[in-house]
Amino acid sequence: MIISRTSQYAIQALIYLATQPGGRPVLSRDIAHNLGVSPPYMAKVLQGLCRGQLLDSTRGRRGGFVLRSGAEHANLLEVVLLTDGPRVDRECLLGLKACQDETACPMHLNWKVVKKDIHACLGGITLRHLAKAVQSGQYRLADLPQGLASH
Amino acid sequence: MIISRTSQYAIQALIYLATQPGGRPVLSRDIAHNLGVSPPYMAKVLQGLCRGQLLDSTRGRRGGFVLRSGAEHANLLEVVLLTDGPRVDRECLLGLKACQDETACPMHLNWKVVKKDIHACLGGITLRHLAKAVQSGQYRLADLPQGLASH
DNA sequence: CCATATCACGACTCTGATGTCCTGTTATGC
DNA sequence: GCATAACAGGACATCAGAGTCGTGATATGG
Repeated sequence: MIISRTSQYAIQALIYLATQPGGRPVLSRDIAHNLGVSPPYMAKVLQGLCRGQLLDSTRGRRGGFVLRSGAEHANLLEVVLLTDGPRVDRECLLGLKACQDETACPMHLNWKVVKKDIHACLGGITLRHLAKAVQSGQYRLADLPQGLASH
Repeated sequence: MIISRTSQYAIQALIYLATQPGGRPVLSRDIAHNLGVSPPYMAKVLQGLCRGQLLDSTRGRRGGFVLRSGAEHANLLEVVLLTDGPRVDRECLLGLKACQDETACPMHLNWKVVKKDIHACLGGITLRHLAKAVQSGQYRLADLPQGLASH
């Protein structure tokens, strides 16, 4: 896994919110349900996104979560850096703690190229792009619920 | 982490063995010591590599591990597939279980390109290449032992 | 101002990967 | 053959990430 489960849920939730009409908050439990994630865990992930300034939350009746204005232009790298920290960028393929250009593992140069590709891939795509893709109907944000063929 | 710790240790051990003069077996504990890995865990990793046909082991006095003949031409993808299974290839960035071309997540096409790059990177480099690199003295196979500055 | 609906947050549990240990098997050399 | 040196392999321990729960805070609507 290149990114943590928490990051995956975070990205899914953000895309989902980006597909919703702005203005009215969406319930944590509705997001969880739509994505097939356990409600308590989704709640925790959403809290993290609020702390990271990507979401706004309102409590009480008619409360819930909305994308902050401007957050739809955040790219995936920003989201992953927020939830997983700088791991994605730094990590050495062989696990060396000190794998820099001067003190490199034998895969360093090759792996550096791949990391750049990953960086570009994540950094070049915004929540808005992904929301549009989902809205086109050609892509899925979550696995289908099981039991589809069961009746 | 794109590959497991076990895979990282496996690759390190294989490269290390590829740098050793063939013929005489190398002790599990010597490999562990040279790479800064705990001896029992390294022993377990080496056993896996024997089962996977990459190493030969001999027991008893003057026993230890040697690279099987031909194994130096194994590439990193083969090693990772052996120790981690097909995870690296398949995995969806967003964690969907069924993310194929027809039932794709919105990152599928972009991520497919990155996976191809990773595949090429791992598949294009053999243990021999890496052993040569280490033998050149320009690269490290393990972190320096701590306490270097302590006396 | 009270009941209710919702998020906030810390504490707890669970699980799989990592790491350790012990006993058994096999080879060597005297 | 017996003592010793090494791997084999399963059982056990530890830890971090994933997931759950309960209590508190806050907003709404009557």
